[in-house]
Amino acid sequence: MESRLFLFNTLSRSKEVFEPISPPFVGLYVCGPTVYGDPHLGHARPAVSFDLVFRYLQHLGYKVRYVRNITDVGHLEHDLDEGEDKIAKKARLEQLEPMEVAQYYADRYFIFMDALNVKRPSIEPRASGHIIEQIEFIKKIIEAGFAYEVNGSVYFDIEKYSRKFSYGKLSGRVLEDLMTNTRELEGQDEKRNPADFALWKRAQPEHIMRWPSPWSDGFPGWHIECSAMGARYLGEYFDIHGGGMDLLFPHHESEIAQNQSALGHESVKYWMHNNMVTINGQKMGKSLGNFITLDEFFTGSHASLAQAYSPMTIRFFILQAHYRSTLDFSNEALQAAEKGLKRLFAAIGVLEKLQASETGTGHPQSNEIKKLKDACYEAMNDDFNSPMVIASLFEGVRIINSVNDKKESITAEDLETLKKIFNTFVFDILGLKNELSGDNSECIKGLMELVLRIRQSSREKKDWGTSDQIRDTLSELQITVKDGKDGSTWELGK
RNA sequence: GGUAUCGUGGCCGAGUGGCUAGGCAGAGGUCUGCAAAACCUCGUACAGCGGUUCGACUCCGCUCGAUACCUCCA
Repeated sequence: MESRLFLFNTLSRSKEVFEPISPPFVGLYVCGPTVYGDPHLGHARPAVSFDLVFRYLQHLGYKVRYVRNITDVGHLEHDLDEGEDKIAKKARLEQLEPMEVAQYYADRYFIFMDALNVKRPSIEPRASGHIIEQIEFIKKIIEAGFAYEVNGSVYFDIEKYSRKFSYGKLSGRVLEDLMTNTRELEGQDEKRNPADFALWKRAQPEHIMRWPSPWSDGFPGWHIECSAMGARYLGEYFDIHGGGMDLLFPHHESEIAQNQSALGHESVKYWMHNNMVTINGQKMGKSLGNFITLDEFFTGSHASLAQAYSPMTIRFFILQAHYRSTLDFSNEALQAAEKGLKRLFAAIGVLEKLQASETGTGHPQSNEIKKLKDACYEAMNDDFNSPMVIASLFEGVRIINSVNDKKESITAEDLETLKKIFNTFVFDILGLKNELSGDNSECIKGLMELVLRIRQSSREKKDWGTSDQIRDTLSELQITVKDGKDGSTWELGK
């Protein structure tokens, strides 16, 4: 590909040409889940969005090391709740070891991400496994003079940092506003400034997740894990850091400050943020309690779901919107995605059997097919515009069906191009797969051939009763029969 | 209050200073024993008000509205 990849850098709020720091290698870090609950649709969005990035970069020939962390410590429930973190709280409620909770939900996360055909990242480090790295990182920040210790806890000194650097450059925040607008919370008296954030928190006696450190037995602050693990696995300077838009502030802003302080420079070249999934126009999130888990989507077991939606429907639904737009959930929208996806795969089934005709008879779509390929690449190169890719693919669907209906013809060369486009973009890049083709054994194929031959002979005798009975019975078995000009075909699914 | 994003036809959702997004739903037609599928045609959508321009849905300003972040959240 001679055309260049552009991506939207949150830092500059503009599309920039993607130029890796040391090609062909690319370092990609994405904030993963905090494993204290079942994954919901909101978790699927960044996973799928950055899976698309991962897949496309690989397609372009880059050697990508993709790191996505698992947060299993350190998220404070509130600053004022005496340092009980999310994992620990859940553990006490369920009478489980904190690590048992983390393990359970991490496993659940992997299961659902696998179902969504999200590729496993190269490395999935856990915060709890990198306490030493985090302590070392904090030490460097203290040595640089941008953190202070109070009663065994360590805080980042924003006021001091701001004298030399800009805290707020990523999120467009102004320090004075932060100072005045930060809510007054109890239990913050240790901080010199309300905007300061914790790097290390001393654990209260009842707190069960704790590790020794030079300052106290305690646990790391929320933002430090990404700084430490990013540097550990991708180096002090790497290409892309991604995550949800809700992490922009304070999480990523603080991460920049930590790295600048400890390393003397920033670590990330391109910041990418996916937008939120909304439900009734509102963000779907843990705190609002309006989330629908992926398990509920796959089984249809949620009051606001009209039916179950398959993993690929969810994936397709996500990919039909650009990653930087909000995506509004509704049954109508999901059903539309389901039908569209089915149409796409039906066409792919047809494409495999499509015959090329002799050249020379005028193939009006020949030029169109080349344009289609270019359009797909242009869309991906323009900040991973998957909806545009999908729109182009549906142009291809139209061509495939028209050729199948003998309304258009296609040369062998164009047919190859078309197959290549679909294989590359549908399967490799968009990461979709046909959920209905799993049961396509030789045995079934043979049986279906037999059944359809019997039905054909009854049709020839105009024995519509028998012919319709066969079709209806097959339909009950989730097999659809389509009568075409050159005989009948069948496919799984209604 | 501050910061940012956005407001597109029945629904979802792209995009652009003048030329078709696409999907789903709907209407009509072709095909067909019926059905399904497929194909063709169609609806003159860009929050409102000004401004720039030969021309704006697209640029600028204002108004209204929505959302996100400012506290844990993907």
